[in-house]
Amino acid sequence: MIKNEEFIEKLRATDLRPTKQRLKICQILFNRDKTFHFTINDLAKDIREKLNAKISLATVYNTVHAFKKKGYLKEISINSDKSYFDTNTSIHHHFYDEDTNELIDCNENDIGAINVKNNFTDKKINSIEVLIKIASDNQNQN
Amino acid sequence: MIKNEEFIEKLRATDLRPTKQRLKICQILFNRDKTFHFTINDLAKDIREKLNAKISLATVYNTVHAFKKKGYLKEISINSDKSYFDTNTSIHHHFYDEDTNELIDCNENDIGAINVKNNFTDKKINSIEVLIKIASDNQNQN
DNA sequence: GTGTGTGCAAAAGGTTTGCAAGAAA
DNA sequence: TTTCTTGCAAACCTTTTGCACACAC
Repeated sequence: MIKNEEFIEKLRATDLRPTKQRLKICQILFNRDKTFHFTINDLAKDIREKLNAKISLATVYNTVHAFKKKGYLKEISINSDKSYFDTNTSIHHHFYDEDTNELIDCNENDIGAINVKNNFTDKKINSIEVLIKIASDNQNQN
Repeated sequence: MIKNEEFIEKLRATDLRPTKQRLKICQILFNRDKTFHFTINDLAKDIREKLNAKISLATVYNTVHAFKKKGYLKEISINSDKSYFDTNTSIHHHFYDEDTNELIDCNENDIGAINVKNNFTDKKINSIEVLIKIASDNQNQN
């Protein structure tokens, strides 16, 4: 159980005011053993159901984007349906199970190093994302 | 200049009726030297402006999805804003310029081979997509 | 007090759907 | 004539915006 005081410090350290709503979001996102993946809707639902708290969807959007900007979260591109976020901000890649819509972290045993040559003289590489789509063997892959 | 007859054959070969609308879409998508990337809106606009033809947005959506299912197109996941499609259906990866929203093909000199171990006994790998986000050196990478 | 953050509802943007009319086989 | 395709509008879903109110400092 992480105390609110720790989250308050964390937020203050990055110039985010520790409001009630942001602390609730921290409790859901960071007060757990393993990192995980979520959508905005998942998160809003968790806050309402697990914490029995009211929160506006707009606030969830605002906060998630603020957290992403501060480096607490990473956004993952899977398809254009909706945005997925990841509380694991280290460099890693993903499997996406098209049967179950489940997103699974790759570890270093699953995928070798990615070597990219940056041939753009005036640009830097911001991120390298690898998404490996998997599905049942006996299903057509439309 | 590719003749409509060729497209008619192509469509018939995959059980798609060669309708006027589908042939127009083929002209825009495949009657060119280089492969390219587009959004549904780009495509609808091109049909209207370059071919002076009317076409319903729903038809463009239908057709693009049908073409994707038949393997004429690949869909690329960049963000949740909108879907991008690629007329290059071979295995290749992409740079995405966050300054200009431009999508650029990687070639084999830009990125080494990707080695993935499939540890899922009952799943097969449908695709491996690598997206490398780049931006100006002097810009913050929110 | 000042500046931020929140909540609500409305709007926006991309995509899908239902159904009647039209075209291909 | 049967089946597939189109077009339109409405519906849908996620995300953004505007603005008044509330909260943090």
